[in-house]
Amino acid sequence: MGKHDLIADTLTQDILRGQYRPGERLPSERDLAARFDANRGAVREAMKKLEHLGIASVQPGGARVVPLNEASLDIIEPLLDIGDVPSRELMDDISQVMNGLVQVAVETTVAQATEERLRELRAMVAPLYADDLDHEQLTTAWHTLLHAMMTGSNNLVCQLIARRLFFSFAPKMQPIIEHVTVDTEATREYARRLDAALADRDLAAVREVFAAYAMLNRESVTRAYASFEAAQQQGREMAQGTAG
Amino acid sequence: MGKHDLIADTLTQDILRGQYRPGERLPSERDLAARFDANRGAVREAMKKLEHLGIASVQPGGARVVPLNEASLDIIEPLLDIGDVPSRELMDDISQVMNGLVQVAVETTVAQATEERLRELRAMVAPLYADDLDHEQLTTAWHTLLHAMMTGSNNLVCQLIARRLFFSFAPKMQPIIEHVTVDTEATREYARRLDAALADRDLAAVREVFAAYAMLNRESVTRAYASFEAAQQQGREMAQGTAG
DNA sequence: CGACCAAATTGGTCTGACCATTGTGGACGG
DNA sequence: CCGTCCACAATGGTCAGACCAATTTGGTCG
Repeated sequence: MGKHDLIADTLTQDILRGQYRPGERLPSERDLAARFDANRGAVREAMKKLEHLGIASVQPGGARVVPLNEASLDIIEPLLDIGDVPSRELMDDISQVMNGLVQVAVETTVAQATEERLRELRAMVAPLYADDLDHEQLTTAWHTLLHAMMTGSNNLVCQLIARRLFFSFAPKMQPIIEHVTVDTEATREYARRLDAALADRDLAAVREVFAAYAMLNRESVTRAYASFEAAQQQGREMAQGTAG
Repeated sequence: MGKHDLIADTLTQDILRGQYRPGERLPSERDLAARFDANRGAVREAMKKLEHLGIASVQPGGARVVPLNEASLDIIEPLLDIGDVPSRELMDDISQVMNGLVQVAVETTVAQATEERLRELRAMVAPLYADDLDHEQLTTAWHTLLHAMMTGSNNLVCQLIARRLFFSFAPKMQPIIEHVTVDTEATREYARRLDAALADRDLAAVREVFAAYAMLNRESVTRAYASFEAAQQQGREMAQGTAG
């Protein structure tokens, strides 16, 4: 990892943690170079990254911190890195937006799909209400279906955002995912309803199923968070017991 | 404008116009520096920008073009710059995503709003069904309402995307906007329905109104595009007549 | 007290060099 | 003749130092 990455990450975390208020001036490039024992060029590259993340505005005279609500979407990734585990609220925000984007994609996909394409989609739904799938297989099957809906929509903006969000938050969810318990019965029920809705090309019903699935997902993630925090708390108590 | 901006914009347009295929190698930094009669540092900054836009992957050994569907959301802005006027399809994609985000924001805003906040929102709707507003005032009133819905949702992701998209495409729509004709009567009707829906805290009705408004908007933009293209065609013919 | 000016500070750019990694072509051995 | 391997060339990555232009800052003068 280059030195500029280290500098950029450090400053990003400093800003996101609120150590600099919006509008406040950051230290000069030369000062930062001295502090990080780096070349000024490295600091400069780091500042460029802050600028593209939309959290700093660098001009002759000094670089200033920009309010978070003017940042780029790419700020989400470092924002998820704060704390041991991604913030519950941010996760919820992402989930809701993802759900909204799925709704957008589903609308045009189902509306534009040829009969053959519709059959293909139903073929992707079929395994979802099979009996011999475990949680992981169910999840990946849903993901491929969602991916098909996204690409089928031909909505570039939708795809770009969804992809970015997914690859930002999916990896960081690992510690939470291990605590997720899936209601396979409900999932299968939704899959059956989705198949029927696709067969009828019933747009409203399709959207309803995806909304319901998103809700189900949200609930399971909520439980997973609770479970994770409980396990973490238990871990701390055991560590205390060992220490004392 | 710095030299690196020129280089970055040129290369970005080249890539987006398809002059380099995904996976293909870009010229080396030294070659580009010679071609643009610039310092290698300038070229380097430009390459950094391409990388953050997600359209190039630069590694030791050479920089390669990345498929468009892996790009950052920020690619939308240069993408809108292709052609005399933003692409109709891209505009539609953006509109649909914006509508989806509004739906997401409206849901949580209305659900979480206190009674007082609800009154404030209705107060923002009130001018929309007044009689003495022209088109521009109507549009800005809608914008402030949408903005209030966005901020009221407290969904950071939603706000970031919406803001980014809005400030990317709004300025470039200027030539089209001049051809927009608004159905003020329908707008007022929607505003009245929205007020009633807010009064009842009827979430489904509120969403319906915003969806209907988005549809209305889409239609008016479609008409505006047709009008713009007709005017452009006429302009070309007159120029030919002058030349011939 | 305010306006104005000069010096210091800051970011912006350029030059030139060296290093680590990668790509490439030729030599070698099968 | 073909595949393997290795050395060399090319490329991006980093660094150092210098100078320029714009901004900031502080003092000075009216």
